[in-house]
Amino acid sequence: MTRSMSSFDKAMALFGALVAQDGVFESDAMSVQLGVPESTLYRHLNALHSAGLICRSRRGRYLPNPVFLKKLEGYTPHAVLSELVRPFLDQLSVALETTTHFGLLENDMVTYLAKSVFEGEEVFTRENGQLEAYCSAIGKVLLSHMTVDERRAYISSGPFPKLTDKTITDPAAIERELHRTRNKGFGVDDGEVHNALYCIAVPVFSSRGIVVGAISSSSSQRWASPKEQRDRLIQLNGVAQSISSTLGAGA
Amino acid sequence: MTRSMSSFDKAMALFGALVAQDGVFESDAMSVQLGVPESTLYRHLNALHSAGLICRSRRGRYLPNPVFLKKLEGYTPHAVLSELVRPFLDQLSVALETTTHFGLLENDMVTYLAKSVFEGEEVFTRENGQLEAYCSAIGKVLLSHMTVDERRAYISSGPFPKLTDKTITDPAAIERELHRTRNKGFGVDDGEVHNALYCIAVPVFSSRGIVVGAISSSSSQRWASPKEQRDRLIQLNGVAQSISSTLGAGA
DNA sequence: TCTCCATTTATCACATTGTGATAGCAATTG
DNA sequence: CAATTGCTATCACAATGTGATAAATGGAGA
Repeated sequence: MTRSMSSFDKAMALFGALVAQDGVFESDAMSVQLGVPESTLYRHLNALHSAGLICRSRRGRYLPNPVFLKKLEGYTPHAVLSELVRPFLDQLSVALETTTHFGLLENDMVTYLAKSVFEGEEVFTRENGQLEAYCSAIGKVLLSHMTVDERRAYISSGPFPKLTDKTITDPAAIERELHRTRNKGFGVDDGEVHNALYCIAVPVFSSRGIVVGAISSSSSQRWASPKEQRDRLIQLNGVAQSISSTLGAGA
Repeated sequence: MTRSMSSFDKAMALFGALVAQDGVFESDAMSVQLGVPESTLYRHLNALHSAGLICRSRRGRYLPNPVFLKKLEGYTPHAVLSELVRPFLDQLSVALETTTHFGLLENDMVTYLAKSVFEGEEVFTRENGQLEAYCSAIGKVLLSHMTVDERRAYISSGPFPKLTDKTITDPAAIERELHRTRNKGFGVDDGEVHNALYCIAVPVFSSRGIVVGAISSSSSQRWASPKEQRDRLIQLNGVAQSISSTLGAGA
């Protein structure tokens, strides 16, 4: 099923590597990094140039073409992501009979990009609103996928307000909770943000395993049984998978 | 000399058309617009998808991949343009023995993205600073390449302050001056912004004829002879051409 | 539910490109 | 000036893109 790689994909891989390295192109290093012979790399470089994706600045330095960048000015990752994710959330909220969210981490807070309400159920979140990360289900998932350093920085950035009786506020306890979240593969908010709000969340990965965000199922009442929770998780993960695949391979 | 078009170029042309139309893809219309058969378009569409450039939202709607957009977040057209243009300005300021600028239009003002000073010559402009467009050489060039509607809107957006004795402030006179500028192909500021500032400017086009910005030669004294001015224009146009070609074909 | 229409995938023989090893040129650095 | 690295040119061969055609899918409306 693995469709053969078009020349396109390889050249775009080079483009990705270039922008990630601030435009610096070292032929031999890149050659091993991408597994492509140098002569081919230069051909790709020229293809990217003549396609208007990159410009040559100094010798050995290639920058994204400003004319190309201008074309994309109207598109923000936020706006596009929320549009892409919305139909999946709608489908999920019908299937689970709960309100669903998609959110991502921004400045240590969770930003909710999209929300799909289940039949007039009242959930106080707002699209494009933010919530604390350490106590929300989506936040826990996203924090649990940070690098060690990032997480350490977050943990030591407290204090962590006690939003409800159940909120975990002790830094060490939060760290343990994040470890648990990472190991389980999903995050739980058991009334830790609000007395009448119970959520579970799972991560959404890009095809290369980078965490793009997380989706959650929120309800004003606790889930009835472990079995019900398990069922929700399966459906959540299925939709997360679907979102991953609409994001495509080159990410 | 026209190198044969790689599959890359055609697919990127499709990408450009897509983002320009807010993601809407109509196979038959696009087919005639781009001169590519439908079956090939769909193949390109899939190539763009698997390369991580686009995602499918609804049926017939394709959006830039948010993961891809995020990779480009660190690059602004301004920053890239000024880096690309700088070496050309330096070369030009040595050749012409004047200070040189690169600027573009933004909210009806000229923004100076890059400046190359000639041997300590004092010119009061600042990089990333702005100046009025109607009286500066770069501004006149850029205004003269606006569409009819844009220019009309600009002309009626006055008043236009009289910065020096020579500043043209009458809307009708400005319009005539812009016409002249467009016809000559270069703009002149004969002490109209500042008593001791004389500039000429020419446009920088992208390969598809879109005006990306303009470059100018500024001096604190008027040019000596028509011949000298003609010489400067030739060099300015040569450099403008060079910038165009580093911007590449796909723009 | 069924029909209709535009979108989208699948398949084919054929033409065009991409590939990568090698050699050589060009430009920067010391 | 030599030496290093960036970059281009060329080749025979393999792989991919091409476009006409046909068929399948999905969504909107009767």
